[in-house]
Amino acid sequence: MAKIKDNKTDQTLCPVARAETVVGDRWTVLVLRELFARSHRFEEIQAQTGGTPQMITARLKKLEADGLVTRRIYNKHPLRHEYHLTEKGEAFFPVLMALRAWGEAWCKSPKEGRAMTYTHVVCGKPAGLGPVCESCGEPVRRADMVGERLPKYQKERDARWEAFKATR
Amino acid sequence: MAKIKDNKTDQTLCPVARAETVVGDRWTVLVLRELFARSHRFEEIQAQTGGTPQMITARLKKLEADGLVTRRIYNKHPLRHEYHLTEKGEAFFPVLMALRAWGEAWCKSPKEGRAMTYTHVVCGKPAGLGPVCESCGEPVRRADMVGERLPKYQKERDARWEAFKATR
DNA sequence: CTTGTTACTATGAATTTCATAGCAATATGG
DNA sequence: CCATATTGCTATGAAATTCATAGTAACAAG
Repeated sequence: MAKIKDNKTDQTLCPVARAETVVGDRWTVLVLRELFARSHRFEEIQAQTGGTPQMITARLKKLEADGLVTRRIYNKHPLRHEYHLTEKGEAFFPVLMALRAWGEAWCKSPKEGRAMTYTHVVCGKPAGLGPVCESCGEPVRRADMVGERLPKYQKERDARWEAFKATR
Repeated sequence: MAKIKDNKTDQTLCPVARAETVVGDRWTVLVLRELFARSHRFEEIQAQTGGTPQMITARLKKLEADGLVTRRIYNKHPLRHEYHLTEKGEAFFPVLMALRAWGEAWCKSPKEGRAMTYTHVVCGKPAGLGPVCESCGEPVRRADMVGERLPKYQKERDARWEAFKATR
C-alpha cells in the first residue's frame, strides 16, 4: 500500500517544485536555451534541439501559456511567428547560467573545452562560469554579457543545421 | 519529412544539454531538493516529493550512476541505506538556488510568502534570493548558508509526512 | 505549373508513468 | 511465540507520453 494522495505540487509553497512544473523538462530547457541563443524561429529551434515537431510545438505552447514566451508575427500570408522571451522568460537566465556552469564543470571532460565564452561588457573581460564576473567580481546580468561560441561548438551547430536542412 | 538524425545530446559540446541528460527531469530535481534538505532516507524522499516508489528508486539509481549520490549503509540486517550527495551533487546547489529564486519571484503570488529563509553565517544576516548575499554582497556558498523553513512551509511538510504515514 | 519554404499536424508503435498491491526481513509488544 | 508494525522496496497492468516517420497547408519563386 505504497500510495500518495493529493500530489498537487503546484499547490506547495516550495518554489523549486513550482518552478519544476514549468521548466522541469529536458525539451523545455533546451527550447529556452535556443531562445536565449537568439533562435527565434520554429525551424531553428527544432534543428538545434533535435526535437520532433510535436515536442517543440508542445513546449512552445506551454511556455506561452506559462508566460515565458510570446509569439510575434513576422509575416502574414502565410501567417508566421517568431518566438521571444518575456520578462519572466528572461528572468530564467541565472538558472540557465548556473546549469551551464555545472554542466561545464561536472558533465564534460576537461579536454573537450568550453562551448561558449562570455565577456562582461561592464569591465570588458571574461566573465567565467560563476554568478559574479571572474574578472571584476560584479554580479553578472544578462544585459551585461556578450557570448561567443567557440569554433568547435559553432561548427557543431552549423553541422546540425545542414543535417536538418538536408532531410527536407 | 520532418526528421532529425543522430539526436545524441550527450555528445554535444553544449553544457546545458549535457546537464539536462542528468537532471532534466522533475522527479530528479525534487529528489535533489530533498537531499539538500537533509532528507536522506527513501521514505522521507518519497513522502516529500510525492513520487511513487518506482519513480524514487529509478531517480536514486540514476543519480548514483551519474555520480551525484552515494548510498551509505546505516543498518545491516535488514540492509538499509541512506542517500547522500557527492561533491558533484553538492555542486548542483547554485542551480537549485537559482531555480528557487526564479520560482519565488515568478511562480508564486506575493501573498503566499516564502517557503524558506536563508541566513548567511559569514555576516549573520539574511542572504535573500540572489547568488550574492543581499546583506553583505559576498557570493553565497552552500556551507555558509543556514536555511530555516517558515512555519507555513514546515506545517505543509509535516502534513505530507502524516498523510504518507497514514496510508501504510 | 512545378518546385521550394516554413510550420506545423497525423499516425501508430514503443516507452514511460502512475496508481495500486504486495513482499521480505526484521523489530517490537504482549 | 506470535501478531503487528516498520522500512524499502518490487510487481502489475492501464493510461499517458514520446518517438520516428509521413504528410499537409499556404503561399513564393522561377
